[in-house]
Amino acid sequence: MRSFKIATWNVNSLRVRLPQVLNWLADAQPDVLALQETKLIDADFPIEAIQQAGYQVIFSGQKTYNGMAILSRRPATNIITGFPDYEDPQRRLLAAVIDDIRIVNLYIPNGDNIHSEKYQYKLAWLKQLDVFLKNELQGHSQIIVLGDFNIAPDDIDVHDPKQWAGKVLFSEPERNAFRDMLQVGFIDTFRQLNPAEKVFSWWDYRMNAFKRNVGLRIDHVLSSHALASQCVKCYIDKLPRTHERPSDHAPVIAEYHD
DNA sequence: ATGGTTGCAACGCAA
Repeated sequence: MRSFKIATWNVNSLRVRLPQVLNWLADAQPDVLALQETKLIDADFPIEAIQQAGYQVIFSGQKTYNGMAILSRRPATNIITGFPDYEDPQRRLLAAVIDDIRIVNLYIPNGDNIHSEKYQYKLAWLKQLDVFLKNELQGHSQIIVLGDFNIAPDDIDVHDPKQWAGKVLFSEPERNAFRDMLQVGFIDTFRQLNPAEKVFSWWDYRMNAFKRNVGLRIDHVLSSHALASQCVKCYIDKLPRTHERPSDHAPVIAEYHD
């Protein structure tokens, strides 16, 4: 591997956002782009438009909700579309090997609110993820885990940590689960390279949240230790969030070099 | 304490 540029973007409907994704690919020229919330069944996936842009693509979709894709310059092998030992009707995981790097694309459940069934589902999902990632580390040394984690890890990742204390996306059990991921062998690439930067990857559509920069950093790129030392740059591209009809999330980009 | 915005798809559900 000489240099490698990878990004994650929750597009909140690939049907609506396809033109923006194609424009962004042309500008940013990543080697890999992991998408979440495509909201497309596989039969409706825009394979040709993506191939014409010079990318191969794998995807795992469902009707109306969720849905994952990985776009890449080079072919994807060893594809997994769900946890091996956990039946989940929701399409939230897509993993593959690209250029000898294990890429794990995640759309961790939102959780709604901490008193809800969906929050319990989120915590159960995070437990499965822990098992899965430990197992992945047995088989691969070079791993990138990226996507919409729906977890803000620390105070600095939240516009107003006092207001968000105990709330979903920032509750202790969720943040503990994130810390556990780091514990088992991953680095929060953005935070490693930008230790004091208070920037966000998601802003609610409501209440002019983006204009007021009322947001959270919930989209992440984690690197296994073998790769983390090769990551030279990690940043959030806010520009697409300023466009007409934007996704509520911004892309997060990481660049690796020998 | 509630509401606000978007996408899907058909009006409430999920985020």
